[in-house]
Amino acid sequence: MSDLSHPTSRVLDVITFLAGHPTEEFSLADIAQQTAMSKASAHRVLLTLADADFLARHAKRKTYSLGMGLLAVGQASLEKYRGLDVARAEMARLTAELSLQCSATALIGGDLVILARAGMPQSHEGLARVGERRLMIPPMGMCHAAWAGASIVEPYLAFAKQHLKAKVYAWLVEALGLIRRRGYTLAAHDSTSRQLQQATVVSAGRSRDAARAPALGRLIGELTRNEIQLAELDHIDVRRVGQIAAPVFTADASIAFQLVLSGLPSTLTLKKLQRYIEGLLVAAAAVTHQMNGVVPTVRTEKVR
Amino acid sequence: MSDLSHPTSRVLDVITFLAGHPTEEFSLADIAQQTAMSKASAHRVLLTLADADFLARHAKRKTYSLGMGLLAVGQASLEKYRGLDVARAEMARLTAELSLQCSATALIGGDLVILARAGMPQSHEGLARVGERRLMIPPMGMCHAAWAGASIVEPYLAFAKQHLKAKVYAWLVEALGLIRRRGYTLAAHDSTSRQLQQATVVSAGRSRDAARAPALGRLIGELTRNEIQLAELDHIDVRRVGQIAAPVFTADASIAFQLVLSGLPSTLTLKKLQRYIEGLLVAAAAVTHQMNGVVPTVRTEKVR
DNA sequence: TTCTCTTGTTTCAATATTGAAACATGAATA
DNA sequence: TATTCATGTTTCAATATTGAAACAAGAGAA
Repeated sequence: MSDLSHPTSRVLDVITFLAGHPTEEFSLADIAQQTAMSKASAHRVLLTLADADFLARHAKRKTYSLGMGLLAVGQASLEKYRGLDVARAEMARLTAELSLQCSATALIGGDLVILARAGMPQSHEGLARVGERRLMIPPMGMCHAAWAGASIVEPYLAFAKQHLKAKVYAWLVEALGLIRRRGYTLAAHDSTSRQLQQATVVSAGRSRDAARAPALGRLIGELTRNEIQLAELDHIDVRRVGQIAAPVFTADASIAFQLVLSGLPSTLTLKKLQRYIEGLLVAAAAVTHQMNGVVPTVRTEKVR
Repeated sequence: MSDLSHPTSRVLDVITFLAGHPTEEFSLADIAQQTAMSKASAHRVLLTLADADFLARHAKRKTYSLGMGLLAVGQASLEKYRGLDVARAEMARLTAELSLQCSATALIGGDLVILARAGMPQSHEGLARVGERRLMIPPMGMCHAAWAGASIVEPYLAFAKQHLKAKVYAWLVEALGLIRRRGYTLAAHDSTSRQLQQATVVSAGRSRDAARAPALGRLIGELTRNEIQLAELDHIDVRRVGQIAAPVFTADASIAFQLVLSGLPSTLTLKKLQRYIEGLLVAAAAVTHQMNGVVPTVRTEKVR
């Protein structure tokens, strides 16, 4: 249960919390509460982080926000994960060309985290802030679930089974194979999935799903087949398509992140959709290639 | 002396060390040594960092490297420090246009850290890796020293006074005013400064300058006037110019980072140099503007 | 293969960190 | 201005973390 370092975790909690709100400043009290530490401990930890410029401390207001130290670490990380720069370029190209939204999402510490986004802020509330964390539960993260290992998929499915209607759950399981086969995700974005996307934003370091669990469970139970996944192109109503996602792979053939196209117009035609999908897949392939990534061979299906 | 959290510092040491070598992997033993922790502690800290995906742990080799968690934090930081994206674009433009090298360097936790670079890898050894940390001592960091507050400048000057020849030190002090007045840095890059640039790379978390201090002191003593700073354009031999740097400012009129142009050809003419300077200053101004930065009013000079 | 040596992992006494509560400070309100 | 309240900072007993050393597990050499 615990060969992990609690003091270390709390440092990461602080960083993670602030990274989830990159443009905001927080007081000691805020951060202490959000990360479930005592004011005294938070104080010392925050001073230490600020001392190293990992956080910026506003001398007057005594508020904390992301510091240049973390910026520097992030830029250094780009040297290792060069693909993300390429992805950002591809995303910019795609969204400019198609006037859609695109985001890159990775599975980090069990949560879905927005690594990058491109495209107009879109009419309704800025849906995806970079740094935002969402719970890895249906209907989010299907693209990750489809290509991730058992350690990811099993809890994902277990949770889904507990809350989804039996038929919808069965479809989810089947959909994972479908996604692997066709190489991308296709889902409707209706009322329930819309609400879920809002409701699953991870705010704190620890408090997490404790209080919201019941409401979440109810919402998930209302998910429809189409929100989980849409079937083959020639079997669906094209106008229902809400988002498309395609995976980017690392050198060890595991999924690095997904590229998600959203904000599809309700005037969508099959032809346009096919063009969007093609564009997304090309972009994802380009990024995978740039990362020396390897597309995994499709695992043996139950469909013999 | 210590209202700081030691456990927190060590976490940052680990991250900082790995960020200094973004593309490499290190064993537990390596990291334990570099950060001066016991294997037992390093073990727990590293497992915790890896558990949160802040580090990537190679399951077989049991090596650690930067993880996607830090990548995500870094991307989130870009939301706050938007200027860096602009800087990267400007740097790319500048270097493509002028076929030089350009890097962006910030003062972080007392060290000079490379945030970004652009331009050809240049003939000799890749001089500036993103993530690399250098000691903030002459002749490096003049641009930061010129615009930083007393808490930065005083130790900088104190150190310089201790090692520099008296005349060179006097020139350094004078140069800070000159730099503020003309708005940019101009320095020769000769034998000594070249060696110093190599020698001041911060490798570890703690070991730092302990062993190398005497050698460093000797080198610094050999610095020449021109390596510290070159005087007004019409008073110098243009071909001696080794690098130019200009500051980018934040909203509170403090320096955020500097843009450094280097790799100037020895065939440099005054006209070309003026064009380079102009280009660099325009880029820096553009970045400052994009960050809502404010150029500080030049402080009262001793020259009345 | 066997041996040697390095590295990763676990243990447990010694010790440094932690958090409740008291205190200090300053902002907002009356 | 005086008062209230929330926030940041410090203190010190209680406690969780730490690191030396022992152990386990491999990699490489003989």
